[in-house]
Amino acid sequence: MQRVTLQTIADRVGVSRTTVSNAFSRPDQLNEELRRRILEVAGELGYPGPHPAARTLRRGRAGVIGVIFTEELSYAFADSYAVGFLRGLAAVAEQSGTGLHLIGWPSPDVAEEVIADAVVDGFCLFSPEGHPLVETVLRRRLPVVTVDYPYVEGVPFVGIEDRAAARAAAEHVLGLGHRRVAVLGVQPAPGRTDRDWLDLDRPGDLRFGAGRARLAGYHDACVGAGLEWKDVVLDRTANDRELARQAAFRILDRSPRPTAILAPTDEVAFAVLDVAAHLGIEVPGELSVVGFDDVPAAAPAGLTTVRQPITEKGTTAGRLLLEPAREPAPCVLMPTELVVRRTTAPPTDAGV
Amino acid sequence: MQRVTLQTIADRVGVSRTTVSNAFSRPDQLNEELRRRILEVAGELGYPGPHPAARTLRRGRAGVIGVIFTEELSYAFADSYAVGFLRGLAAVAEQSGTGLHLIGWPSPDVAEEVIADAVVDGFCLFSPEGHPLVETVLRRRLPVVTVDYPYVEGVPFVGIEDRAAARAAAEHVLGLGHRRVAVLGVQPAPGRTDRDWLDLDRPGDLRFGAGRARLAGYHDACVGAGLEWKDVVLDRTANDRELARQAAFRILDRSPRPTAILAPTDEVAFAVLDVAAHLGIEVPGELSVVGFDDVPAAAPAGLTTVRQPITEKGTTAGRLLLEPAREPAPCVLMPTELVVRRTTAPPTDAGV
DNA sequence: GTCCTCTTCTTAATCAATTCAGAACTAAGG
DNA sequence: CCTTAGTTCTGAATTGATTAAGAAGAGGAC
Repeated sequence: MQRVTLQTIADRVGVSRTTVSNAFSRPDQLNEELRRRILEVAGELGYPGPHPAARTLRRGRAGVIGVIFTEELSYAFADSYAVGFLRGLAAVAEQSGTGLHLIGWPSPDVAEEVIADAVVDGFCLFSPEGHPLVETVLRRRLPVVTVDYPYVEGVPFVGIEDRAAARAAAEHVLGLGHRRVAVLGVQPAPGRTDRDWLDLDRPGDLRFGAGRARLAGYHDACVGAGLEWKDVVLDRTANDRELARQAAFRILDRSPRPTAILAPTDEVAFAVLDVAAHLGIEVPGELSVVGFDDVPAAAPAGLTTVRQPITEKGTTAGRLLLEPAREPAPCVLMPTELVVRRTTAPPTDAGV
Repeated sequence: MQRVTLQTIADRVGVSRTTVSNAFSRPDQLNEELRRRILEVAGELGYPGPHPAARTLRRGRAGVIGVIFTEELSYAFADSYAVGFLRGLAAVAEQSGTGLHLIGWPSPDVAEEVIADAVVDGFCLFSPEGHPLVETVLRRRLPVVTVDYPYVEGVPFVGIEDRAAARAAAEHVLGLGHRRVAVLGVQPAPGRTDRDWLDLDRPGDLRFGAGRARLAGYHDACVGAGLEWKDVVLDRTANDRELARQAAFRILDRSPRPTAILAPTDEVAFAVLDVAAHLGIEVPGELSVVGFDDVPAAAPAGLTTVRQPITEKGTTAGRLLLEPAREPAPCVLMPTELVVRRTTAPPTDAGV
């Protein structure tokens, strides 16, 4: 059986292809009676409607934006921060009838192909740790907005001042009197490890991702408070509950034990709280913990953390993408705020 | 400036359009040296690569599947159950380089248009409460799998036995000795309310959504345990934390207060726990609570609930969609299991 | 020299629509 | 009766690629 197209229907009804097209897309362009007959025949023949790819090709608009992650999609959906961002993005996209095409990161070459083949009107690059495929994305010559990292000259950007925000978090803890402080860095996803990543000789700036920038902020605060950076306990983990647990265990197993831990994300902070509970360490009595992000689960858990406007980041990114491009490319830095809850307190063991 | 297409490059290099196409899509079909020259010229001209819509049109394959929700996307991302499902679906989709096109439900007509215009190879209908646009989706004549509801003859299906699972949950509570039981029904999203929805004369079967089916299961257990259904406290809510809180408050405000509440989703159960804590009602001392789904937050909260394999539902749906269609259309009912944790106990107030 | 095969490239058809300019017809105004 | 405007429909060009079939030339075997 031949495929049913506009032409099939046109032949059957005895009108031109154009008229059938109009019956579907521009009802005002033809007689109501004829239109009814056309739609009726279309129904009889089981016509699936105008072919979306053909339509997109001719119209030059897909009605979809691509959202590109640095991780596997399945991983992104497990991350409250990513999901919260999507929530905001989806909200504005939906209002204009725009769909979301989610693109994950199973492997570099698959991702490259998927990006090249995506039928979209623009891309949102969501990557807390920088994105290796920026080149591939820019080559498509579509509107792009990057979120968090990397900042690319001339490309609209949405992010926060990670370094300053992290510094504020650390200063809060140091201000409470803590001196035995541990810092957890979140490193790029497995397989993309940068060996020099923890080397702070290079300042953590926009190019190195949120993990590095926050680390640099902790560094600023510690040095500012008169601590030697080398005396600060330093460990790294990925933004994964299980790996973070292992790192937390390494830190809490030390002697003397740190009295405060600065976690680069709430997810990592939750892992620290887990392990502390498991080891019978009282929070905040024996241990202060600070997170970062203020994901929805942070408030019920009483976690002291840095709030960033997660959903608003999504709505802002969506607007930058859907609204006509502005010159120069906007670079939006959203506000952050330290939220003090019940996981931080002055150290009880006041000595060094 | 004219748009750069394959033809532009072909003219510039002095070869045919076909050869340029091959340079991008089938490197083995032409001389390596010529290919390098073509790609070089493409780079100079800023060619964005073969046009995805044109490619899709000709090839007849998009490499994307559409996932259709019954709610706004922004709402779906707030729902752990939906996100868990997506996680599973994304996992199998990614393996075959397939993208996900997420389609929400801002309004009926927008959704209809988006479905008609989606450049996809198939649809996954994710709808715990039935889906009003099944017709629109089927009209596209693409592979479809429905998840949870509705079950459509001849269309692959993934779901659970809601009614039986809910019955098991209720029997657990009744078995503990509870007699003053309250039941919460989750109703379709606002604006799609069915007035007769709570009328149990019509059995809650596959056509009426998970909310109805679970309600029917609670009903079965109560009647089976010798309770009069009219003595069971019945209220309804949506699957939304705030609305569920209001419903919980209505129930817990009654006198005599129920000693057990059966919640149709974990989200609703959390709201009940919240309100109970707020009112100083001890769980499980004064009140037993059972949820449904076993979302990730259920275990840390100690919530007794019905576990359904959320992520596995996603992977199963993905496979049914991506693998060649089977005859007859598979209808997969996944196993459920009652998980007893710390929110259920025998009633202390043993009287009626 | 002829035949055959390989590699490399081209020609022309095809995918399924949208859109612009214009034709045919009707009705109203002068 | 002629002009003008409005409605309804058609023809042809256009969107940007892929693909099957075939042509041209080189090289090897006999």
